Amino acid sequence: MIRAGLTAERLTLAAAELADEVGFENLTVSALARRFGVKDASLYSHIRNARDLRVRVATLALTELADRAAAALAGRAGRDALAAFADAYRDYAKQHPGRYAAAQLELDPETETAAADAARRHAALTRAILRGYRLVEPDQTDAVRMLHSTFHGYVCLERAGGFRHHPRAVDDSWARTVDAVDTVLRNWPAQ
Amino acid sequence: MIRAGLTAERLTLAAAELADEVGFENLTVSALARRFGVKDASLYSHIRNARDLRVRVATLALTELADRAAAALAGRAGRDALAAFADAYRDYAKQHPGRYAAAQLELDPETETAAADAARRHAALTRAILRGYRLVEPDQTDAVRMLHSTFHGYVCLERAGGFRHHPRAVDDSWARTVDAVDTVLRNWPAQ
DNA sequence: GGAACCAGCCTAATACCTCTAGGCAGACGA
DNA sequence: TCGTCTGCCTAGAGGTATTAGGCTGGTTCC
Repeated sequence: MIRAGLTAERLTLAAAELADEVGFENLTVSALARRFGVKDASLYSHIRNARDLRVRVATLALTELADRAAAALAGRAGRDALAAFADAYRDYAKQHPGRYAAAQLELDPETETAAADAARRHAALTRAILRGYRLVEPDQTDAVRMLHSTFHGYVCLERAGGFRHHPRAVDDSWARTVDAVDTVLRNWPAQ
Repeated sequence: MIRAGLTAERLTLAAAELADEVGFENLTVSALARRFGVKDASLYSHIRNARDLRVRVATLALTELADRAAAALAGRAGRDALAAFADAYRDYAKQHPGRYAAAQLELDPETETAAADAARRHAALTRAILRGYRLVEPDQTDAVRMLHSTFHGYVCLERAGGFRHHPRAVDDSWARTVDAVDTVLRNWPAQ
């Protein structure tokens, strides 16, 4: 019998690709086993269960997202950094819709520490952008939350088709949205 | 045999309640049938399939959301209207997490017209808020998209636990986020 | 009052997915 | 060369989605 050479890592990567193709909600253990030409039960030596598989994909996505954000921010500051970060974020979501959806999985920081670490790293990068805007706590945290909300909300609504009812180009609205975030960070309202 | 008195409307309402209790992703035809004490197959006289059930819940949610938004906006303008709208939005998401998740379902405007109508109504209300800020096209559309993205993103991340890593009160950040949106609408960046 | 109809629920059956228990065979260290 | 361990298997239980077809009690209409 020729072995498929399964490992948790290979399974996770294949699951991420599968999720990008068919949607994260259609990522199943069965479909993944089919892709490797093995029986469903074989996967359970490498992953604990279906939830575990999804968490692994989420962790991968959060890590990749943080990597891209880090690369985008390298050598940039202020408005430039913000725009590069924003585009990296949105591009990733467009290229990897399944992984991006995975990143929105509700995670338990207690047990799913690897995912929590990646999320923390991403948050730290967001905070780095704000250095150029000279915001101090608690404004900085509020701004991080607003910035992340706006970017996430945009790609989320775009993906769900929320912007299809109007002819205005989605890319143009995105550019203006990033502009708007820059504007508000430079004029952050006083308490 | 005592009949359960099923109708599509009763099923939809019960499904919405069920989704609020157990989460939209755990809304199943089986669980709904169990709640009415009937067999799964019995529901298929009233709903087409599981997808149809979910779309019905999404339509209900979008309608309720538009109703709440309309009530919040009545007699208000400018910053006041924005804050009332924002709070109505977030409160609905907190009270009805399952329905709110349903509202994010990817809908096909061609076939799922009732849901599309509700979404359009909600968008029109958002646009009404912007009248106080005197934005003209295409800025208005860009602003609608940004505003909706920010609010949706915030409740989405809050629900997924994205703000749990930091002690800053989530309600306070929310208030500042609404402030920030008001600020940017008043200082909308020129092209 | 009875016939015919229909709405509302049922049983039965298929198919897919998740997950556990236990088995076998090839690779690999002693 | 002999365990042993890893990696995959078979078997099977249990949940969900969905279709086909059947029974029954209430309604309608002569």
